[in-house]
Amino acid sequence: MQGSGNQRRSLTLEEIGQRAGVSRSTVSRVLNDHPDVRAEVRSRVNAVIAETGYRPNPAARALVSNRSGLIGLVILTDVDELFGDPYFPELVSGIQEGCAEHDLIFTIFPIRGDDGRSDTLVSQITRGMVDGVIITAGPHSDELIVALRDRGVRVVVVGQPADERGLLRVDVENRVGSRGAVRHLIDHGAQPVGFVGTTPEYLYGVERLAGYREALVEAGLGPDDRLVCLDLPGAAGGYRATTRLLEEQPGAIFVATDPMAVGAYRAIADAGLRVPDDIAVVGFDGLPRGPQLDPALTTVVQPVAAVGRTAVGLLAGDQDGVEPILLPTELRVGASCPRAGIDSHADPAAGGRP
Amino acid sequence: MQGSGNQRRSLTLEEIGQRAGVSRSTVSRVLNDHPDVRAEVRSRVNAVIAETGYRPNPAARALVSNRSGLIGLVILTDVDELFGDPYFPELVSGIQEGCAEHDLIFTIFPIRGDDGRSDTLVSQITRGMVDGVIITAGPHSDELIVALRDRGVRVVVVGQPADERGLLRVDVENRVGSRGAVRHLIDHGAQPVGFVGTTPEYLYGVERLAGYREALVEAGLGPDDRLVCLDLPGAAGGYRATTRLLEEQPGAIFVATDPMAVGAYRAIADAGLRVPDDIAVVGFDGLPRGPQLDPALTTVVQPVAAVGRTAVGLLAGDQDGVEPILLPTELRVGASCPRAGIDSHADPAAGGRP
DNA sequence: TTGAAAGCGCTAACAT
DNA sequence: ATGTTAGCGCTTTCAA
Repeated sequence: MQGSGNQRRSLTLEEIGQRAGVSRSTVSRVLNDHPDVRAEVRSRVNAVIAETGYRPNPAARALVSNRSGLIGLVILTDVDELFGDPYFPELVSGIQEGCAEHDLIFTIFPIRGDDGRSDTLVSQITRGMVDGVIITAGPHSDELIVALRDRGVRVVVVGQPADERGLLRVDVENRVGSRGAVRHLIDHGAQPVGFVGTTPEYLYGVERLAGYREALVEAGLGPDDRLVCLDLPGAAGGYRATTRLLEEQPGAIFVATDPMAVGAYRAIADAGLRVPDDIAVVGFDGLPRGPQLDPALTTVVQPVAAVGRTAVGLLAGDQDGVEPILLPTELRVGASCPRAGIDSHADPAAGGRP
Repeated sequence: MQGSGNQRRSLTLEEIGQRAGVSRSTVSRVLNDHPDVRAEVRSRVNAVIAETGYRPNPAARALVSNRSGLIGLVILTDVDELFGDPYFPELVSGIQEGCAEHDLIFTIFPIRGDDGRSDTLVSQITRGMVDGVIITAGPHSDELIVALRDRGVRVVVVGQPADERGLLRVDVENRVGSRGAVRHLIDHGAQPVGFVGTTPEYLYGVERLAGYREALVEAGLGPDDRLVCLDLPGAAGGYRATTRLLEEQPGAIFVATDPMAVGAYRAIADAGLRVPDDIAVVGFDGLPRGPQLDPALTTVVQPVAAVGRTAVGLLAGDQDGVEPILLPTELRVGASCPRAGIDSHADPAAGGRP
């Protein structure tokens, strides 16, 4: 009747020590991989721990060490957005991997945007309950972020500026990525190159627009604001913005998000035009669970999972470098804007559908 | 320079007591709404708390009281499933509401199925770190559930049997709901009524099949196993199962999940048949973010958000009744199987598309 | 009604 | 290399 059966009252370090014939300090050392323990004693203690199924009390641990081993992802968007956006599963996967690497426990705090208690609660739970949090963009985040930081919680922001707030930040190279994409469109040859993107409350939208402008300037093509059409992210916004843009008769369009590219495709088709022959299109996102377009969209792939992993690394490490970490994107070439000179015009011999 | 500015070192009860001119015990009483505090003292203490922005240390609280105020949703399915299934956003919303009502903090533990550490970690964190957990179905859940229960964590299972494991359980009336649905199909008149459902590793699949059988027996129609076609949940499985079922020439089909109904619609169309004229269809789920079908699917609406809310209530209360709570479903009548006698045949005068 | 004191289970000096 | 001791910040008897 011994072993790992169901004991309701939990064991304590002291009791483990008694059974192993050592003091509670020694057991604590074994538990925390402290070097100064004789191998024989260590294995004896480990045997007792295994036999009893003992687990240290996390609350006691957190109290004395101020570390809980918990990493939180605070999601301030509402449930619909959370489950609808293909961004989150990627981020969550990455964080999971990072937590596994660093032996941390991963937990998501889904805070309702309209939940007045959110900042109170989060600041409460994070006082010693969570070692670090990753916060994704959200309208109400500012106050919360500042509150957490002031309480000494390590905070990594994702998808939003770190400002001078002294926050850690991980994100992707939005500007560089979109500059490369637009360069690709320019090399493709069709002119002029228009921009369909989001209104400026989205940081990534601003950055991607900046990259677009840089590429034009580099190519000696002065940016023309009539070629920039902004709307809400998502297919509907993409449709509207593209419809407006088409009046300027662009030869190519850089669309700041893949969902918007869905709308762009629709608008282009509705205008009686074809991708890529009449208009070349390049998107941005390249998420595994993102939209699948036909013809396959050339897009800037952003490494969202890597962002998650990196964010955890930042939280786990104790480096205090406040420099944002921006991960590089990669252009994935599809049929919507083939590589210039190689397959820029569909090969008639290749035939239609397989 | 006073007030709620950013102090790195957190205040303690003792310090609050000093500033308010009382002992730490009194402050603790105020914090916990203990009645035996003079109103004047109470408000003085509260003033100091508000002024300083003091928050009790949750770890210390958890250590001494064995309660953390955290409710966890343990999700054992992998990320793809989590974000793909319209079930989860509903459940999450409901739990959020429940936690708000009971002043609990809601956190999701996304455990990777292949993560060997899962049971170790979860049992670790839940020792005092989490007051109660809600666990959704999953292949590896058994071991974990038992481990948690043995450590005295309150566990509510959702979407899986409580067995004799002494677990709390909240779910929907799968059996009763599907019995009603099949009754509705029988009343509709088309014969025979087939069943498209999931293979029996899904509890809800088993229960919905049982309800189907009950309805047939009640109606004096012996159940015929050739009319029962099982496959994986999801549209593809629904398509396969329905295709097989169509060989038996059913006049009506009860499909155990709405996603399978998507496949059923497709199979019926591929067979050159129409819904509802040739075959009436009733589904099960009715989730807000579930598939939208045309003609609109008559389906059994399961109150998933209410399940989440109820689960939290069970965790928050200290009732130890182990009886499962099964919430009633509701039939939502659409065009795929109209109410008998009222609009069972499409009105030709109603015209085609608008 | 309030304060003093004990102790939750653990870690980390400090001894030895 | 190991044991002893002193807290971490809180709740909760027990006295007053």
